Amino acid sequence: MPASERKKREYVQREDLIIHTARKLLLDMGYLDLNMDRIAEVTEYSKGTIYQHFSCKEEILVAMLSESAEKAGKFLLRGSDMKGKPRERMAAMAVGYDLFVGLNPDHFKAQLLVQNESIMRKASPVLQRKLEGCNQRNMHIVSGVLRDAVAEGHVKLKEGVTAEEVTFGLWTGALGAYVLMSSEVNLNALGVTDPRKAVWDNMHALLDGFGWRPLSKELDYEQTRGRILKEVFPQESAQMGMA
Amino acid sequence: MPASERKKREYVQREDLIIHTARKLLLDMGYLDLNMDRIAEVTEYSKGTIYQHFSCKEEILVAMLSESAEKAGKFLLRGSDMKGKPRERMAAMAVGYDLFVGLNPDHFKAQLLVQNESIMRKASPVLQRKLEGCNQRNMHIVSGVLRDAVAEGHVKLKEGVTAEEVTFGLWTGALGAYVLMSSEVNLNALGVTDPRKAVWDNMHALLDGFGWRPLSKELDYEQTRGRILKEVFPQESAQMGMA
DNA sequence: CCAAAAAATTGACGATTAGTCAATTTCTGT
DNA sequence: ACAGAAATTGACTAATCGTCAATTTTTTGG
Repeated sequence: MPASERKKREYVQREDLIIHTARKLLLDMGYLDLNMDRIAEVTEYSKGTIYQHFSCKEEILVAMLSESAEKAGKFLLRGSDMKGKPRERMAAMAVGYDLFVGLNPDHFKAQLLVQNESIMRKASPVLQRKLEGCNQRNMHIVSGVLRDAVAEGHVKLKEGVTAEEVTFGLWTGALGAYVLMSSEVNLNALGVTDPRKAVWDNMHALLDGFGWRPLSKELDYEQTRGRILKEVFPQESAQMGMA
Repeated sequence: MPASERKKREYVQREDLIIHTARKLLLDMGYLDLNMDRIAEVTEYSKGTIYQHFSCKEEILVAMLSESAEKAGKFLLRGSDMKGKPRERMAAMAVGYDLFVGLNPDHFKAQLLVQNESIMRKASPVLQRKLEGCNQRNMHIVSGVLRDAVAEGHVKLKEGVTAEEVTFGLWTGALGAYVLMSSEVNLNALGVTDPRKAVWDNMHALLDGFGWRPLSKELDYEQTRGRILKEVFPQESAQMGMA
């Protein structure tokens, strides 16, 4: 790595360029056609220089995913900072995540691949741990809101159930759903015409099931959703045409 | 394809051999080290013969996944055939699926990859459609039980919510969870010590949230689970050491 | 400002592996 | 037994990963 400050800045900048190029290529052509020669060509650096930054193709994927996981974290954080009851804040995080996914269609394409151990294993331990850190932080943001709800007496978890396990449920529901949406599975043929709405509905059913007040029959979460879009994510929801 | 009956049988048998070899290699060495030369070597056929059956590496993956999706369907079916209330039958399907995943650890490794459009796209339309058919059938088995519950008045879905959307929720929860479990994500570090139990708990919370009777506070589903293991999947649960 | 050393950059190269196809072997019907 | 069809083979081409010796650029010290 370069020593001088200016060099270091340029180095970081180039790293960004590589990641963003790879992201674009992944989205345009898919994993199998994403290759180092092309990345070198598009970034206008040589292959050797690319390898100065990343030890292999898969490492770029992990870096890419880390970056977008961090971005997702910002959306979650903004959701969790909303003024309101914990369950409304949870809803805001769901809306935020949904917006994040819509605005970063490459995220789940990368996630799907990086989830594969044989691909993940090729990345350096440093980047592996960085990504794990992101996931951990993001999960913590979500479980924090749940813990607030417990502390304020809005929900009482059964004996032996932890906030992390419930958060895991929220995470897996979202993960599975967005994975399916970003893949080639024909949800329409399966009778799921509006998967994003289904995710929203199912999340509320899950939270209702845990007895997290106010239950969806006690509060109109559709209205809350409108408020979240307007107050927390005005710019993003406009960008997604959800005004 | 061969004309005579015996030849045809042998052809199918060899196709199985190829799939099973690929399955084993995928599990042992991961996707990146799964290669056609190795498959040819292990099956003791030449590469050309392998390509007689499958147009590319990815096609083998899709065939592999189709096969195990069919197998999963059998577990679901057995669960849905259990004597009892629809919600117990749903629980039986969840237990069955969990057993299936435990007994077929390669399934989600393949699923993860095949979910990726760039990999899926390389397979032939025939196999693509076959897999889609499996998914459709499996989803239909699950939503069928839900429809039974609706018909018998055990649950009333809200206006605008279909059985398919709820099934989608069950599916995505399970998919996301097993994907994470079969990947390198360190769930323990995230505070999830028993993800399989979490999946079970979260499913019940979801069904409770939809108001599907009997609710988990009205019936001891732990006991139901014991009965399912004993009555529906005695052999498999013993094999998994869940007696 | 210059020269020597250090650092960064390059792309040709070796190695691996996907997929093809002409040559060979095996099978089938008469 | 034999001709022709079908199946099988593995050497070959092409693509692409990752390396590294040669080259260019930058920095340093006088």
